[in-house]
Amino acid sequence: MSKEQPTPTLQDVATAAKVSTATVSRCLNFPDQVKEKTRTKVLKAIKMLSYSPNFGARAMASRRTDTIGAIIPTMGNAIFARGLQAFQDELHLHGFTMLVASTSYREDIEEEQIRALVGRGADALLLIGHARSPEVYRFLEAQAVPALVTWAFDASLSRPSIGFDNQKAMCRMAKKVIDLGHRNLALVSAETILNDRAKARQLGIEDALVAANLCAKTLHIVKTTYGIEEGATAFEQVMKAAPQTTAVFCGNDVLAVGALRRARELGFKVPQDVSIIGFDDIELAEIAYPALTTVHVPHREMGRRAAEALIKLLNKGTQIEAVELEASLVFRDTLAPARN
Amino acid sequence: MSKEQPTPTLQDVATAAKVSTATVSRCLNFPDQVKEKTRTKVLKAIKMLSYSPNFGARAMASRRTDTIGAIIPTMGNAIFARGLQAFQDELHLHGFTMLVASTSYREDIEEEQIRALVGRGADALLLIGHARSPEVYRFLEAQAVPALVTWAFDASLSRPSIGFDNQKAMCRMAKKVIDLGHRNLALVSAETILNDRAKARQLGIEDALVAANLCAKTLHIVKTTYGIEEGATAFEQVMKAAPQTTAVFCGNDVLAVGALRRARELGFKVPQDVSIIGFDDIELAEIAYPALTTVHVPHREMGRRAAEALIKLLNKGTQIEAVELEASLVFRDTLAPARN
DNA sequence: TAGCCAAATGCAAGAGCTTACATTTCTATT
DNA sequence: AATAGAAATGTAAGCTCTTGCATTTGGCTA
Repeated sequence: MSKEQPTPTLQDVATAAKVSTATVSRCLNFPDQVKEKTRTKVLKAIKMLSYSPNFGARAMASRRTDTIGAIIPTMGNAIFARGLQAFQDELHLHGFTMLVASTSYREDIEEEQIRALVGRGADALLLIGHARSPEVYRFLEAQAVPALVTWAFDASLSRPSIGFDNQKAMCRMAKKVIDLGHRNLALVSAETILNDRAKARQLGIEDALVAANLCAKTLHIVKTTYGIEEGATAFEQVMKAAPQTTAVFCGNDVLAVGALRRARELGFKVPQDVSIIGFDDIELAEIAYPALTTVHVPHREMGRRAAEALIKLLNKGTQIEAVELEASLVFRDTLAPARN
Repeated sequence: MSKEQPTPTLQDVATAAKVSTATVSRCLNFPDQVKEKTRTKVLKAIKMLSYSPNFGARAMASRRTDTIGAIIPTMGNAIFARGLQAFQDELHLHGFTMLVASTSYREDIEEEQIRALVGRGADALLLIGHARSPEVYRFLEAQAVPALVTWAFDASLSRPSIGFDNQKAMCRMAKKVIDLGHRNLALVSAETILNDRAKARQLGIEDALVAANLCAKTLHIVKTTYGIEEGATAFEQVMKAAPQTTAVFCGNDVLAVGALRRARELGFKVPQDVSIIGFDDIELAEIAYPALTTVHVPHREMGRRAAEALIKLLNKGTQIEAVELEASLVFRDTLAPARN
């Protein structure tokens, strides 16, 4: 570090503008409370000293940080990256800043990150999915930090969420698949213990089976982690363990693309021999060959709405209203009637 | 001291543990400076009160926030999302938190965001690319906020950067393409005025042309914005304006995938009729059909290294050392010898 | 047991801003 | 011209934590 020139403070500005610190502060925070002439004078002093307020001091004195924390599994996954981008755009529009942390889908890390962001002074938190220990919710309540759940919607919970019903959406898709004559279904899914969205998607398929008077247990499930290669391997496992399978659901598009590739490599014709269904509708789905049939999730919309709700809550105390968004089915080229 | 205090303070903990606030503070920040017995006592009090330090106060008193800001064009682009994820993982490992802002590739927004993050108390900043007004660099210097440039590398600048040489990488690729007999080259690029990476990539191709005794001006350039559809449209423009083109470079994989699709739609055989070359090597490149020949960029590595360097600087004052990473060429199926 | 030194702890002065309340300055009315 | 009441500005008390320096403690040595 070179010469330590002290950064100018509010006091310096006040002195330079020949007013009190209170006036400078008001000039910054409530401009219309100070007379035009004074304001001009103060602004000039600020510019001259290239003053910029000290965040810590402001946070301490005003007891808020205008910062909202977002805790997501990973930005490596396009669906979160996009939702987050929309979230941050909206926050920025209203003068808020986003603090980001990621959990790699690990519950212990999530808990740590929640504490960290609260400790950092986040005024509110954006969380993905409902599933977490009650203790965490208690902590947030104790710290009076509001948290909003997205990427999921569950009307049965008192906690408000902004998202869509994963179970219902997947159920709709599964019904279509069953209507096309498929009876031997499989699912390549992420681990469902810590991921309520994945769990809900599984339940959705099972619901559809039951609704069609089939046994939910006939759904052949393979669990794996996120990644194209992982999806490919899982597909291979499915076809080895349950060769009669004619439709493979995948928990997300990335897994589906992997499955698709391996199917081709193993000589399966998609969709003639086997149908493959994704979830999320990211770019990959459209680009894949054949183009992927999938469930379209309104990621950006979720991010934007979540930001809106949180800002309203923070600025005006408006309670968050749960919003159920619609996930739509996108039929492309990887789904066809079952071969007999 | 009053009993109706909503959130416990350091003082409360001190009282409960019958020590001074200084001891509690040290217990939190320099645990080995306090005796085992005392520490246990304090920790117990902290737990009992479920105390958590006030960020603002700490920031003000210690004059640092352990927060690093990252300003990227957009998280919607996988390459930044990934680099950022790696960056944040590394930060987290060392107790730092990441503040994110995005610019949508707009210079004015970037400047605003830089000021915002500095105002928020970011101890340091991660920036993408070198190109920005000297005023911004002056501001950062005045505020004594170190900034590290990534996604680019330029040994000729005094400012250290951690990244790769876009120009050199693209030049290497272009040489290969020229070696394969291509003489009529085109480039679909992002706007180069505010994007020094895009500019460098263009220069790289021109370098290769010159090195092969061809005229740099023969490179047919079409500028467009980010997006698959945009790439498709640009490709069409290229082939309309310069039908003799046999190799189309794209500034990134997303544009390339769009070009690829439109090529197919227009009846061009890739790579027999026309070769298409991407840049970045994101998942899309591998999944595209035919699989995309592209330049692999070590995004994660950049993010990780950048975090490392910044942390060292902040924690130990170690000056940042410029690091040039290697971008490698990935030959897949969209590049073939030129047809005659 | 006295004396010394390092380790452990305490004291209290800030760090820079907001804001309730007090004071001054205007504006408008009579 | 006097004055109530509003508008603008000033005063100063926090907000919670860190840290330089002062003081106490405790283990050793002589």
